[in-house]
Amino acid sequence: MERRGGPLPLNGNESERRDAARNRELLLDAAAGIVARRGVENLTMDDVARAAGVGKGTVFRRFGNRAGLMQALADQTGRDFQKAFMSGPPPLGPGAPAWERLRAFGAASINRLEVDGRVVRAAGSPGGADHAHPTQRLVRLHLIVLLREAGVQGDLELAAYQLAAFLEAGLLLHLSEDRGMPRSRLIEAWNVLVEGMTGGQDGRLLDQ
Amino acid sequence: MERRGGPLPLNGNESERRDAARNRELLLDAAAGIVARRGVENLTMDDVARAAGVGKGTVFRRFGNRAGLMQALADQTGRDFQKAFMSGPPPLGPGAPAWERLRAFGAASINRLEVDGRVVRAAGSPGGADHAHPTQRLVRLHLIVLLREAGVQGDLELAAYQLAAFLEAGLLLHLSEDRGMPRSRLIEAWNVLVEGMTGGQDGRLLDQ
DNA sequence: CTCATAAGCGGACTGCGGTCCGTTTTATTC
DNA sequence: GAATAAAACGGACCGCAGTCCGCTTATGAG
Repeated sequence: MERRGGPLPLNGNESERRDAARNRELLLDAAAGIVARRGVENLTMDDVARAAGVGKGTVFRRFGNRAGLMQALADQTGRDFQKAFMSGPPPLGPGAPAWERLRAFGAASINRLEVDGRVVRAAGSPGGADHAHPTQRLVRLHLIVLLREAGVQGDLELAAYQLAAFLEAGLLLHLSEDRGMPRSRLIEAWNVLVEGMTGGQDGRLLDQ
Repeated sequence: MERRGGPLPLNGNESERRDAARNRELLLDAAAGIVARRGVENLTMDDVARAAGVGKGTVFRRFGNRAGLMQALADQTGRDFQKAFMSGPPPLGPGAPAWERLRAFGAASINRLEVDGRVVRAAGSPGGADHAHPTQRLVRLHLIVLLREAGVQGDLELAAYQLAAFLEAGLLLHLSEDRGMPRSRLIEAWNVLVEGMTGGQDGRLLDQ
């Protein structure tokens, strides 16, 4: 995992050479196309390179590894979701009471995985989700804020990890596909979990 | 993932040819040695085959894939743990109240991962833990029984999944190693989670 | 416009997981 | 103790992720 000189993070506003930008776009498009056409599990890095008309080294220079490419792919579609819970309309976005936003967040996450859960799962490092990735961090930070706002006391950071653990793509996919559980059941279980954490009936008892 | 004729499960009491048994032992020993000497991440299947003095095909016939070998390795040390919570002395084993056994189970799981967490993590299929594996199923079944005994109502199966999700090797290792959280903190967070699920103060309020 | 330099590029190459199939060993039956 | 069928064996082989390094191209200065 020694990085040498190349990019990868591209956090926001760094400049990028014209050809590099073009190639990233080409690669992302090519990858998205292959995923749509043949599924995540049948995507090879050589395929992506060939479909984009670039060399294999370029793919790895841009995305580091297969998981990195998947992350980039997942983050593209996930950007909308992030916006929705950061600044969109309630109950997912700000404006609704915290307990309700928590419920909405779970439901939205579960529904989202129906669409691109397989990509998100593939974005994990070998041996599970990549808990250190910025996206995951953002999710947990969001949960922490909501928990605090809901009046929850104690180790909010680990509480957020516990909540996020249930929303992990691999687990949700297993429950949904292998075990055949309907989304409604998963959402209900999420709500119960949140209620338990926020202290009884939705935490609203704390307001009395 | 098409199995052809070979073994793999060896669930309990099926007979096994002499040479097969001998080779399995050789392979497991060789693998354990390599793990001890060079770490899980530096174990290759060729190494194991060579160290055991058998062909590579034999390794795969026995264990299916790398994750399967890791599972077998993890299950060896995990057997003791299973016995401990199934039939050992309280509070981990039967004899103590359910809420106390739940606490003990979390603490024991967290402490166990200190020792062979990396092997357990490597035992997961690509893209996270192998939720379908018998060992995982046993853990969840155990949790369901304890939750029911603690008087918890509702979707116990998913509640067990939620609890187990926090004990997943990849997550615990991340918290412990990358984030530097002490085990005591993880255990405390587990206890809080359990208390929330069992309905307030350890669920003991339900007995009133 | 030209040049210098850094960034980017590409494809041959390596190592590992996993498969295939002809050969060998074990267990069973007579 | 053959003969036979089933199971196991082993290592050549394949495909893919990831690396390496000599070549190309964009960019900014003079």
